Amino acid sequence: MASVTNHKNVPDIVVGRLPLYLRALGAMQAAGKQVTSSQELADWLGISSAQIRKDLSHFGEFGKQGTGYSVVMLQERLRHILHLNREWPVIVVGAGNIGSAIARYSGFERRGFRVLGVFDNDPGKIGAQAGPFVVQDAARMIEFIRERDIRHAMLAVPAEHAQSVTDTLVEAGIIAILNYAPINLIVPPHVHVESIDPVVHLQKMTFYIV
Amino acid sequence: MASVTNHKNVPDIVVGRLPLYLRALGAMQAAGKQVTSSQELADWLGISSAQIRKDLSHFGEFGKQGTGYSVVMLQERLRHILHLNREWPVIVVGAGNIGSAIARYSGFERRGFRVLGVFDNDPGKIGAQAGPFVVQDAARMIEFIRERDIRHAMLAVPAEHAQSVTDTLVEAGIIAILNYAPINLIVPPHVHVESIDPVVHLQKMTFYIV
DNA sequence: TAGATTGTTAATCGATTAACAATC
DNA sequence: TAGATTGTTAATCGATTAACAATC
Repeated sequence: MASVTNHKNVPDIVVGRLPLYLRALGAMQAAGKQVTSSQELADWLGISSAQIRKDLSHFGEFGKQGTGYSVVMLQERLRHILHLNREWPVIVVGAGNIGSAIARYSGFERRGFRVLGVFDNDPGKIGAQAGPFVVQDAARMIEFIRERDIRHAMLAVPAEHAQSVTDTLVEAGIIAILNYAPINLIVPPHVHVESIDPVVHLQKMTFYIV
Repeated sequence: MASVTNHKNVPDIVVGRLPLYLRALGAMQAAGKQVTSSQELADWLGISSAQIRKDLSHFGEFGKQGTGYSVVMLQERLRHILHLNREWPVIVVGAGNIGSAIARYSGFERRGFRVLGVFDNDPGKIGAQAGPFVVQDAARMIEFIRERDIRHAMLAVPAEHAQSVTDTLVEAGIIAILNYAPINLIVPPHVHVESIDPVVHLQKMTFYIV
């Protein structure tokens, strides 16, 4: 039996599915379900039950033969595996359309993250309101990150500034960047980047449209 | 030599990389590059050159031995493969934080899409401005979609309404949905769904953070 | 020509699935 | 107990990579 803390050899593609399992379990809990099975989860997510059992087996044994998984318990275990058994502070960089929308979005807290501040370098935006936040001067960003030991940033600046802002974030100690700019960021090996580009998704789907 | 129109057997994972190639080529063109190679593209994207050549080989021969690829020409070919050699109309459903931000975003046109309208069913939002659009009553959505033969929708409604709105969109003829709601949509087999959930990305990265 | 780079093949690598003993 | 479902193994499937002849 693998220890829950034995994370060395878990394929990245497996890690990427764990948040989806967690999300599905949350929906099941909201629907009043107490117990589920790999088959039910699989139907919910549109994947195979074998894949779910195999994925979970990287981290331990969480189910009961003949019964399945406790919805609450499996969530707890997944949160622990993903280090979500605490709240992580995040900053938003860029107070344009997307940055402001993120700042106003209230769905982070419930899932492990808390936005602590919003930054921009545009004097026309500094001091303005972005949801519950007053937009701060990006010049104070490094200090802010270091003082609070922040590791996560959501980057929503124009593409032409994204790389230089990234360099600043990395210098300040950020090691997880959710990138909304439509470019490939270059970062040191210890820094993680995930990118969101809606147009890439639209273009992919358009391939299949006559 | 495979025909450019022979798309039957292309793995989905390959299709998903084509928009990234297109995006990188656009950046190269903006940087004044006329010619590139699989190696240069690979460095740019952080993948292997063999993978790029293999991916492209599904659609034809676009390069020249000893020289590489014309940046402009390869973009043209990729746009054609992805059916982006025309402009696709899109609607935005939901005029909350995210929907409004999408409506104000000006980056779609340049990459093959044009937002034609924004819809909501909240009387408090109908008639309001969302970027250059006046928010329309969702009750008129089906008619709007059918009249204009729209195939793409960006869905930014609260999670609890996402499935029923999806059913309506599909009924109206939408076959490509970019889903911003944090749930798994159930759609008929002919409908494509791509989902964007920032929290899922943050959670995945958090696995790797001590 | 000599050097560079493609397109393609075959080998490797890794992920998914099917099947089933274990067991609740 | 009988039925259901797990965790795991081995087989299958598919994707990536290395290597190189072709050729610009």
